[in-house]
Amino acid sequence: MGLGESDISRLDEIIGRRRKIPKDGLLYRIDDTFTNLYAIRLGHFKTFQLTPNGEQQITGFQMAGELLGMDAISTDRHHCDAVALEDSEVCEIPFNRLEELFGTIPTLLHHFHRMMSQEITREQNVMLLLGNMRAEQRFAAFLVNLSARYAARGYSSTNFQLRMSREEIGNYLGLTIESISRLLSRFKKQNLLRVSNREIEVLEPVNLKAIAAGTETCS
Amino acid sequence: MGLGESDISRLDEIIGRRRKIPKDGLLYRIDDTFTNLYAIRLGHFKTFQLTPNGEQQITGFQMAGELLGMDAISTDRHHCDAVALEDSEVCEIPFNRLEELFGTIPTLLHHFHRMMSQEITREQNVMLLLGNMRAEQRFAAFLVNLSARYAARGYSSTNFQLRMSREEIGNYLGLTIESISRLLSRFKKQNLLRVSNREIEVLEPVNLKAIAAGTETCS
DNA sequence: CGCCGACTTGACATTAATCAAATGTAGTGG
DNA sequence: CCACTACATTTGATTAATGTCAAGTCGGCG
Repeated sequence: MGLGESDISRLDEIIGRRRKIPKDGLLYRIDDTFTNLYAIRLGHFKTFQLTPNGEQQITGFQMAGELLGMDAISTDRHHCDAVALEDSEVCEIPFNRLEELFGTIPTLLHHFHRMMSQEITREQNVMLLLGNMRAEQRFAAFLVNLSARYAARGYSSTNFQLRMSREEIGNYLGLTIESISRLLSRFKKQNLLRVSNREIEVLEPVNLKAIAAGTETCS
Repeated sequence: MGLGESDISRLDEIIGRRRKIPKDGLLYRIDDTFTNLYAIRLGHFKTFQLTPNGEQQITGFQMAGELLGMDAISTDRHHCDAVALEDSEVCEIPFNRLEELFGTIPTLLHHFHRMMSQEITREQNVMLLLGNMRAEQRFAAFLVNLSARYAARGYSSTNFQLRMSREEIGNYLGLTIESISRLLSRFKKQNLLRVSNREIEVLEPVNLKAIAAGTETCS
């Protein structure tokens, strides 16, 4: 990210202990006081809010390399729960020490702003998905998004494992578990995907993207 | 916001010209290069993204006192269009000069982080609304949110004018204009609201909040 | 082997969208 | 001031998409 050696080592200094979070373990919960951001080293997480009547709404799935906790800066309290989808590992980044560094490493600050801004645009894309797309398009967009993120991390864009349950996917996409299941079956029948439990193979990435874009339908 | 006099005057120095935007005027459009944040001095705006097939999805309504453009920091290009809902006025804030100030005014930096973080949580709440709520609840939540924001700015929480059309409300809430119209009629019939064109009077704020919370229904 | 939880599939119900018309409102020019 | 137009909103009838309910089936694990 364009930092010099000495900057890196100063950043390293403030990065706190690594912390292992077992599958289903809580990284933080809503209303916890905010002291750390978390960089995911390994594994996957989900973040969710609680609806007024106690159900959960998943607001994102995060993977290794992504940053957790930025929503908490505004009030010094976390605004959602973060739970590990599998055995995972994070680095704690004490936010007040990070802010001190910002004064002396402008590049670091700039990069941090980009990450927050990126989170804003990510969420805007989800709003678009939830507000505008039909079930089939939502689910295709979800798969395309996962695929692109794995590709960006050097993994296969066509073969990957879903770390979340059908229910969690449905929750995230504003659909029921039954709808997700039917969509998977439909995509499978049309030979867009090969599916085995949580193992996904994308057979027709182009068509899948077309469905996500709304250009095409998978009757 | 806890800044000293001299800090304020330094901030004032970098704040660029005021800019008037007429109703329906464009403040910025998607893919414009990013140079300024905009503080709304007067009026209201909407921001929206374009769906892959060219329709718009409104991602937010902003009012005087709020900040526009933070989504553009990540890529130096705007990720949405911003359009004035009425004759409005903004202050341009050159972002690179703002970043220079951050180095010398930590309080300002901290405040800026809070604003970005607040935008993240705002969007998470919209995701909850779109992903979890039924039409009636969405619309009640929308009204309660507007009401609270006007109250926070010293205006009446029960009497205000909608600056956006029914269609824009529907677009934002993932509903059709017909649904919004029917919901307004229903709320009117139940004496929750008095409505005259875009003029709203909230007659039963408590019940409206209960509907937004999902505790109650308005059959 | 048998249980349990996750997932799939089918039948039916409900919500909100779509289509179609009627009504209202603001603005314009006579 | 009024007629007229364009556009926004309301209302009604019908349809389509997705949710709900109810059985199943599959796969992993003790």
